[in-house]
Amino acid sequence: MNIELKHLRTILAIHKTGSLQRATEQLNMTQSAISHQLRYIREQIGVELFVPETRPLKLSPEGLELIEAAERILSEVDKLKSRFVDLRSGQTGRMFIAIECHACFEWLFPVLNLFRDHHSNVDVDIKPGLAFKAIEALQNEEVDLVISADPEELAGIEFHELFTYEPIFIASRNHPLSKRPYIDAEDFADQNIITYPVPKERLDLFNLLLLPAGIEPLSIRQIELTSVILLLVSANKGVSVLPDWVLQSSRETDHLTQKRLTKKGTSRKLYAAVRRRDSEKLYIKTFLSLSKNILSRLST
Amino acid sequence: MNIELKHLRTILAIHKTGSLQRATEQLNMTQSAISHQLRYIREQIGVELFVPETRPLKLSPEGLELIEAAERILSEVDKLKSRFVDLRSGQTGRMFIAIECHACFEWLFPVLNLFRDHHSNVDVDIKPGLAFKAIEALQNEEVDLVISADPEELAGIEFHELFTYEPIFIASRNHPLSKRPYIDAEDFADQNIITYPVPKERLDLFNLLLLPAGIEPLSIRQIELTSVILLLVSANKGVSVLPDWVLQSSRETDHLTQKRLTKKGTSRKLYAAVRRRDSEKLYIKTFLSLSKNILSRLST
DNA sequence: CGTTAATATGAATCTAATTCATAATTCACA
DNA sequence: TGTGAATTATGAATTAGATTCATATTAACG
Repeated sequence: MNIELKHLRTILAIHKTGSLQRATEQLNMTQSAISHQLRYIREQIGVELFVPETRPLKLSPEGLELIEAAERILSEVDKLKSRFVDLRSGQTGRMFIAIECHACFEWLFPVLNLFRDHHSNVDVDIKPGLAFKAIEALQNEEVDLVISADPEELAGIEFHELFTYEPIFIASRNHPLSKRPYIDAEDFADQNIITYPVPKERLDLFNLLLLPAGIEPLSIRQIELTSVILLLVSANKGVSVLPDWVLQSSRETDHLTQKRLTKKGTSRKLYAAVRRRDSEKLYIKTFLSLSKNILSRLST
Repeated sequence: MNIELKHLRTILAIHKTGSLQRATEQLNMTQSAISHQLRYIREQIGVELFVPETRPLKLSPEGLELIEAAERILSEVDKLKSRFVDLRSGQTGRMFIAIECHACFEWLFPVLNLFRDHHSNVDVDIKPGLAFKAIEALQNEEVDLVISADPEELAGIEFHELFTYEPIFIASRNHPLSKRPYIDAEDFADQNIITYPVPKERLDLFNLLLLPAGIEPLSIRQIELTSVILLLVSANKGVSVLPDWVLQSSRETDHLTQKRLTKKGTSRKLYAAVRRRDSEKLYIKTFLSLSKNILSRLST
């Protein structure tokens, strides 16, 4: 027995209009086509749907059952369709985020709070534990957006620049280096450094200064939470380098000195990577635009 | 956007088997056909369903949603199909009954009680108020079976003989006519008759005797309930004619005499009329067979 | 890398749905 | 009842669309 949605729609139209003739308008088919189809349906289900030789066409009890089921089924299909219309237009969808940069939580949470006001229908989540394989997860569709500082050329992936920031050296007020106008690579050789628990290559300090200069610090201590890092640095347990926005938005910087790295200062850019296919989605655009402006919001 | 059940089945098969290749077995199509269809579906819904370039094929979040909806929809369609298989084979269905003959309740209820043991899935009802237009209602599919004593030649309608019965005269034991060996038409001329509230033409007494003989009784009193008729006749308020089976099965016949109509006696047949299309249905056959045997059951 | 397995694609073929033209029914109203 | 208008059914022709075949392209895995 072969039934298609087309057939259910035909039966429904015949029933609603009361005749094959009038159903032609709804279905955009000739009366003949409808008649042929009706005969086919009858053959398939083997049960008389309409009381023969009545006009307007009257449903048999079996036909009535079919109509009721057809309405249920078709409305479910319509729901499915409009769901896809929404998905396509970016009214709704999924935005799972992976972050390569640890400190990014500091500005990401405020962004997502604003985001929720615009797109309450979008399923937002932050996927931890993908820091290193984040871009791969993006290609796999395990996540939909990656915050990264290292853009690459990848098929199907786009990197959107969010903002520029400056990695800033911090130390306790009474730390010897607090007298300097700026900090150079060599200054770290005898320092205890406090950083996020990620590989060196992913830390601005090493990327920009220490690795190029071939300098190893005295020790490295890895701490998960930004506020704990600030606390330890204040307590003179070591020094650190954090993005400027962290220091701007934090209220725990009273006992710290902040210094530029190198005389000219340094800078880095943050990017959001998305699949090209998704980049036109409304909620993705909203996210990008909110992120680009978040720093000015945070500092005020 | 055009989606058909076929497409949902295809998506489901691809997902379950994990590849187009293996889906060929389930779907009985070539890999090429499936690929073409998949592309068509993608065009229609405008959303990527599978993560491209992964093997085994992995669903995108949107694809997962589609699968879930598809499973719901297809299972509903399958339910509908098996419903029709049942209907076709007569496992289930509707049996609405119209009765032209008033006394028939007496044997119909026992029949329906037995019937229910065989076909608990069949929706049984007795439609009142159709006594005169019963056959018309059968053609309209307002009812599915008519109990009638007057078979006609009608397109699409079959009359099945159920049993033969004898209309019997009853009167009080001390009624003058109780001395007679049998009763003739002329005997009714000075009698008060108690009958069911239906037109004369539908009463056996008038049909068989009085109308042909052109005899009018003294008076006619119409009573709905068989047991009340018996009571009134016992109380000598009048005489009546009832089918023999009523008198056999009733426990209220002690104060009555029963006499044949005419010397040779009379007889009538009862029929069940059904639409020809329905006559092969299992439950209709069951009903007919139970009805044919009900009289012997009642008398024992 | 090369080999194997899977998917995509274009053209050809075949199936099935639709239309066109027309016949057969039914309905309404005289 | 009969007659004309409207509706439905049917057969043949046409058309659209689905499937296959043959083959190119692309991933997967040693």
